[in-house]
Order: sequence, then C-alpha cells, then structure tokens
Amino acid sequence: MRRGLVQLLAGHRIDGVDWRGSKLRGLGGQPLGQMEGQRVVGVRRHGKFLLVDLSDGLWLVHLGMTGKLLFAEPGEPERKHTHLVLDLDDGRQLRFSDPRRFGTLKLYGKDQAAAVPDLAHFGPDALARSFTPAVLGAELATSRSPLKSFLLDQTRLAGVGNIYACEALWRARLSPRRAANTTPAGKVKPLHAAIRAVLRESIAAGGTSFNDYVDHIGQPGKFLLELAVYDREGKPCPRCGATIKRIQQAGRSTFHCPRCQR
DNA sequence: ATGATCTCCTGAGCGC
DNA sequence: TGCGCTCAGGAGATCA
Repeated sequence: MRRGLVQLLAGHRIDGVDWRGSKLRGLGGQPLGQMEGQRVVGVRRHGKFLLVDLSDGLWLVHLGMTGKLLFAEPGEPERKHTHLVLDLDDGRQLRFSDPRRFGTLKLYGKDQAAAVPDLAHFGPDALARSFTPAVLGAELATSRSPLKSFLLDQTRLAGVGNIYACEALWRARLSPRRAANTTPAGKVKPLHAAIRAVLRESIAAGGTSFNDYVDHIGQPGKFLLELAVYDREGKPCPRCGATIKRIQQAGRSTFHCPRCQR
C-alpha cells in the first residue's frame, strides 16, 4: 500500500476533504478537514501504520482488517462504507472505505509529526535495519508468551499479523505453542530470517487477500497462493506431509504442522 | 507486570 | 429464500 500510495500521491495537493463523520475505532488529532490545501510530501510505514507526510503535518492511517484506500475518478460509483473522500489537485480522488470500521485515521500537526503518539510504545518495524537477530533474541528472552502471541505483540516488533506469524513459525520449524523464552539459541536467527522473508515475499506478491483486501488500484494480492499453513487446516504440510492443525491462541486461529514444528 | 480475554463492527459462508 | 451461527489481515481496554 505504501509503495502504491507514494507513487500516485506524492507531490499532489489535497484540494477537498469530504469526511462523513463515521465512528471509526481510531479517531483523533486535528479535524481531518485541515488536510485541505496541504501537499503530500511522502508516505512512510511503521508496522501496519501508514504515515502520510503532509506539508504541514502528518496523516496517520491504519487499515484495520477491512480498510481500503482507493484512487478513483469523481464519477465512479462509491463503495459501501466510504468514510472519507479526498479531492486531489489533478481531479482524482482518494477514498477510504472500511466496513468493520476498525481502521484509524488521525491528523497531526508538524509538532507531533516527529513523534507520533500512537507509535510511542511500538517495537521496531520487522523490516527495519534496527530489527536485528540480537534484538529479537533479547525480546524473546523476556517473554513467557507462546511464540505465536509473541509475534503478534506489536510492542515487541511491529508489522507481523496473524497470517505472517503462522507462516514465519512454520518456516522456522518452531511450534506456535512454545514459550518465547525457551526458543533455542540456534533458532533465533532462522526465526528472524523467516519473519523478514515472509514479509518481503508477501509484499512482492502484493499482499495476501485472504478475504477482500485490495490495494490502491483495486488489485487483490497473490500471496494466498504461497501460504504453507494459514487457512489450510486438514491439508498436507508442504514440507513433511503431516496434516495441518488449527488451534486457538489468545482468541485467534493458529495454523501449524504438529510434526515438523517443534 | 504479564498474558489471556473482551470489545468495537459488517459481511461471508455454512448447515438447516 | 432466510435464519442463526461462526468466523474474519487488529489492537486498545479490561480482567485474572
């Protein structure tokens, strides 16, 4: 999403803001109407948050589970649950829709742009240079959580969701039930590599589109085809052939191979 | 302090 | 066709 947005949004001015006043999960900061007249300078990402840098502030976006940001022409029919429409200086629109309304939209002024409050307690981005095997190892040592829950904890590292947590643990041959602080020393590097490989490959494939995710131009992702365990309960493990199991952890589904993940 | 559970929503898919 | 149920890319609040 970031890559698509920076390509099609950077340098453009926001000429109009149509905020429908929906109750979203995460709202706050300045009124979104104050984006009007500002120019988009760039788009960054930390974990699952998009940070749209504006000429006079920062627009923070989280898509939650069902949020979508889509470019459209003014006449195009609108998706249901459209909450925000931005008019751009070249006539296009950028529309935010989100059926479940778990998304976050916040506008911050220049003063807060350097230190976004929402990210203050977040760990390093999983793909950042600063997230090294040593950092992962140190975090693992301080947690008794099951590895699966550990990977979902954005305060430890940011950017890994339910699908990629399952996939990374499968690649590293680690059981999702293993307590984080019992991870063998020799497994820290493989887990670190697995997390980053899964994320990189999925980004290259345009995301996963498990349900209805589409990117900024309405394209679904293709990483679904590369999933080894997620949503594959009862199917054979691509590595050892054992039957993939589904369990519940912290209220979320975990998929794993009970034979080759230890 | 830490980890598990609840909660905010709509929609899709299933069995009946 | 429709009803009731379960489940879904997240994460802050609350409970134990």
